[in-house]
Amino acid sequence: MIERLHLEIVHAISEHKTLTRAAEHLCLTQSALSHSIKKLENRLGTALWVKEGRGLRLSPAGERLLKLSQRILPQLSHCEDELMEFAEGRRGQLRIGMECHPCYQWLLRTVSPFLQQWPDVDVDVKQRFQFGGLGAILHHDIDLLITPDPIQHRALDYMAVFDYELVLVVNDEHPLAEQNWIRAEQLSNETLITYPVDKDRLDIFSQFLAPAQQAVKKHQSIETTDIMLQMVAAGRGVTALPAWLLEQYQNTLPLQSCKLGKQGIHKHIYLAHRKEDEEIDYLKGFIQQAKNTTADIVKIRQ
Amino acid sequence: MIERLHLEIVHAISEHKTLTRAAEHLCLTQSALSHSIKKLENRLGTALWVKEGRGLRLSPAGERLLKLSQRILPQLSHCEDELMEFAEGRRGQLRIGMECHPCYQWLLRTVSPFLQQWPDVDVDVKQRFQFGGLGAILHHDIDLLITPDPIQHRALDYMAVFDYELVLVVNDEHPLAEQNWIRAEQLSNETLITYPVDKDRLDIFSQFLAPAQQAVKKHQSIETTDIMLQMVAAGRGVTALPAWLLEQYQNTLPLQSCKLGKQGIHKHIYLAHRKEDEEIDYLKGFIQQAKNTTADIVKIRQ
DNA sequence: CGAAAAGCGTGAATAATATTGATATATTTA
DNA sequence: TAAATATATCAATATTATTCACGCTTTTCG
Repeated sequence: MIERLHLEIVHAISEHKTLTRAAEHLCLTQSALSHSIKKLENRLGTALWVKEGRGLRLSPAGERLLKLSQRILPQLSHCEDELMEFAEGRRGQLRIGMECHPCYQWLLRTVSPFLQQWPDVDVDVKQRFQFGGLGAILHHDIDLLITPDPIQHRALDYMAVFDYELVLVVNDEHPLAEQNWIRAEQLSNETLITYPVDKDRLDIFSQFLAPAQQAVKKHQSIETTDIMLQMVAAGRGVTALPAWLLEQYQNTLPLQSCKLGKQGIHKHIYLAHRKEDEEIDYLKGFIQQAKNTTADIVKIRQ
Repeated sequence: MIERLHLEIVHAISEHKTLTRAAEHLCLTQSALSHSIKKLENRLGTALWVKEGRGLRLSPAGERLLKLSQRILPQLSHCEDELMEFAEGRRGQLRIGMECHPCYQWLLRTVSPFLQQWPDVDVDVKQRFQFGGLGAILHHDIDLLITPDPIQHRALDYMAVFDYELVLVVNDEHPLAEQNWIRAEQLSNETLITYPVDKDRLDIFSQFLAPAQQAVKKHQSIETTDIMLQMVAAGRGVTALPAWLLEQYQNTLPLQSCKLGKQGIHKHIYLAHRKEDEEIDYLKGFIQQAKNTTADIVKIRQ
C-alpha cells in the first residue's frame, strides 16, 4: 500500500517545500505528483498534507509518514549500494573448508593479503562438516575446500596448491636427531604432540603408525604451532609437521627432522571450487593469491 | 529501484519455499512473480536466487535483500496501522496552549479522563508562545487554546468553558479574613504568593494592584497549588486563586477568602480551536470532556 | 524405467496504472 | 488589480504489470 515512491515523495516535498520543485527533483511533472498524492490519501483515508496559502503543510499523519521515510529510505539505498557491489563481484562471502590441518599456517598466509585486496568479502573458515568436505562444497555450505583427496566430481574443479613432505620434528639432543629416516617402532617410547583433531585426520597416525600397528607412549594435543615447537625444543616430545613449516623455525629453535619411513610421507594439497563459481572475481582472486603464497613458500625452501 | 513489492516477494518466497506457493499468497500468478524477479535481477545486475533442483535457493545477494525485507516490511505495515488510526480519528496529537495559569487544575481534571477515552491521542501542554496564544493556534503550533481573551478571528471558534471569580486567599487568623472585600492598598504590607509566571499574566497584578498603582511587600512564587495553600494556611503569605479551586481546600485547611475590590474580579475562560479542525473526533471528545469537567465543578460549588 | 507431477522460464496479448499536457482555481506579491 | 506562483483536475497517452499458454527440467512414484 505504502510504496517506496510515496516515501520518496514525502521526503522530497518536505525538502523542497513545494510540489512543483519536488516534482523536478523526482523527475516527474507537478501533475503526476499531485495525482500520486491524492491517490495515496484516498487509499489511506486521511489527508497527508493540508493546503496552506498556495503551499502545503504536513498533517500529523503526514509527519508520521515522513518519519518512516527518513528511517527507511537510507536503508533502501544503502542496500542498493551493497547489491551493486555484489553485482560487480566486489562483495561476497568466501567460506573455506579445511580437511588438512597442517595447512592452516599456509591458509593464514593466503587469507591475510586476500582480505587486504578484497575488503568487502567476508571470509569464514570451517573445519567440521556433517557430510564431509565434498558434501559440504556440493551442498553450498562452503565455497572452497582445501583437501588432500581430490575426488573427481563433474561439478568441481581441483587445483594442486602445493606438495610437501610430512617430517618428524625432534630436538637437537634427541637420539633420533641423528637418523635420516625412522620406522614406526622407533616412536613407541615417545610423547607425540599434534594439533587437537581426530586421529584419523592426522597423517602421522593414519599413514605411519596405524599401518605398522604401532602406538606412541603418550599423545598430547596443542593448538598452536609455536607452542608445539617450543615443547619439542624443550625435549618434552616430538611432532610431525610439513617440512617447509619446520624450516622457518630451525633458525631460532634447536630442532631437527627426519623422514617418516624410508620414502617419507609426501602429501599433495588441492584447492577445490564449484565449476559454476568459476566466474566469481574474488574467488579467482583467492586462487591467484593461493598460487602466490605457494611460490613464496617454495622460495623460502630454496 | 528496490520496491516494496520486491521485498514482499523475497519474504514470501523465503517463507513458502517455492515460487508457485509464494505467488498464491501474494495473489499473483507464478508467471507474474517470475517476471518480476527476472526484471529485478536484471536491474540489479546480480542473481538473487539460483536454481536448485526444481526449486530456488537464495544467493548471497538475495540473503542480503531478505535481511532488508525483514527489517523494513514490519515497519511499513506498522505505519499503515497507525495511519489507519489517524484515518479513523482515533490517533492524533492534541497540543494544548494555556494562557490562564489558574486553570491548570481544571485542565488536569479534563485531560485525565480524556486520556482514558482516547488512548492513542498524544496530549501535550504548552505554556510559552513566541507570538502569543493566538499566533500559536493560527500557526498550528497548538491545537487548542485555553484563554481569558476570546479575540475573534474568522479561523477560530471559541467556547466559554467556565466563569470564576478570582479571590484573595488568607489564613483564618489573618486580619483580612473578616473582610468581605478589600482594596489594593490593604495588600501593601503582605507577602503575595503566586505561580511562577510573568506579572502581566497574573490578574492580581494586572487587574487589581496595577490599576491602583499599588505593590505588595514581597512577591514569592511557588509552582504547586498544594504547597502554595499550605504556606498561606501557615500564615506565611496570601494568594489569589479561583474561588472554586479554594473551596476544595477549605475543608482541610484553615483558609478564608475575600473579594478583590467591591465587585470582585470575574474571569471568563474560553477554549479556542480552529474551525477547520471541527470534524476531528478526538477534538470534539476533548471539548465534550471539558464541558463535563465544568459541570462537575459547578456541582462542587453548590 | 518411464510416465506423471511439481517447479520455473518465456513471449505475446491484455489489463492496470502512472504520467502527461492543457487548463482551472486559489493565493500571494507588487 | 494584474502578474506570479502554486495546487487540482480532466482526458489522453505511455508505461508497466499481469495473465495465459506453453516449454523445459527435475523429482516422485508405480
